Amino acid sequence: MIPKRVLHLAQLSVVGLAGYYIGLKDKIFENNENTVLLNGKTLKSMPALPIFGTVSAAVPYTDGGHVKDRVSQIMKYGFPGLDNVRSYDDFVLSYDRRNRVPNWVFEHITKEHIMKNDAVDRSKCDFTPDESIHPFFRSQNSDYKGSGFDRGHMAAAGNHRLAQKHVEQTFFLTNMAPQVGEGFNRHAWNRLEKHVRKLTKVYDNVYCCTGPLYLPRKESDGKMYIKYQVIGANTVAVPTHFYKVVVGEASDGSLDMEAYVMPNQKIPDETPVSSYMVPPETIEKAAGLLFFDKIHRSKLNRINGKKV
DNA sequence: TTTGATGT
Repeated sequence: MIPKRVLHLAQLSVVGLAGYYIGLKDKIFENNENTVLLNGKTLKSMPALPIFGTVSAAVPYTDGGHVKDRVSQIMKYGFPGLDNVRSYDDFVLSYDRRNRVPNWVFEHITKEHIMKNDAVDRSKCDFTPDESIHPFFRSQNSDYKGSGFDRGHMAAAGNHRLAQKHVEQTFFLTNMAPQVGEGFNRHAWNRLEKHVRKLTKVYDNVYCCTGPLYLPRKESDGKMYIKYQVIGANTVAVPTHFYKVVVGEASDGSLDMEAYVMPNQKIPDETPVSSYMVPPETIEKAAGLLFFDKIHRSKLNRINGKKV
């Protein structure tokens, strides 16, 4: 099953190259709509420039530097892409305006982030539209209602238990994508999220990038197509798959990487998460993103449990 | 336990 999926991903790279030039043109003519949400405050970035400077070096925002420090910490090993970046208190994401779901969501997780905390109550949280997104591109709760799909967290609520505010921010709809509930979000995908949390028992720091994929499939005419459902008045995309690329940083600074792709469908309970491991490169090609590109290869010990 | 939707 995995080799077939890898084949599909490999065939994507040709499409990806064609898309690159279009993307470049768009970048040049991009208007000044890029904004960054920092600690609930909306900032305007410089027009026609990548958002990177706004969230790393020259942040026109002061609160003692804590927000900037946290973003640098979460994004220590590089931004996968720079489209419509939003920085929340405990995670960072890039929003896909066309599909009304994230491109990627980045988290930095430690033991402390997932500890039991009586001050944090998930049941008090509400799914909330993010008004920093232009209304044309914003998803609403009504899009999901009656669709049959869950509002699935990309940054999991259970990874952000340091403060009530942190867990509440994971309920922004910018952090959601439509997921099959029974057998996927509530089961197999949840098991993968728990597996990532357990990595904090082994590693001091865990860096986790999560997002959707839209993978091509051969249709009945024998040709390859990317086909996905859209839901609601805002036509929110239902991804065909979801990925996680995870890096564990040991106390000596050495790094291990794991990468997973799971189909957005009911998955048998007995399926081990390890059976969804894929080479990280296949996700990068399919998503059009580069994960952890600031990591020195010499520091990377294992990928998917194998020495590199 | 954590992941959610739905009905009163």
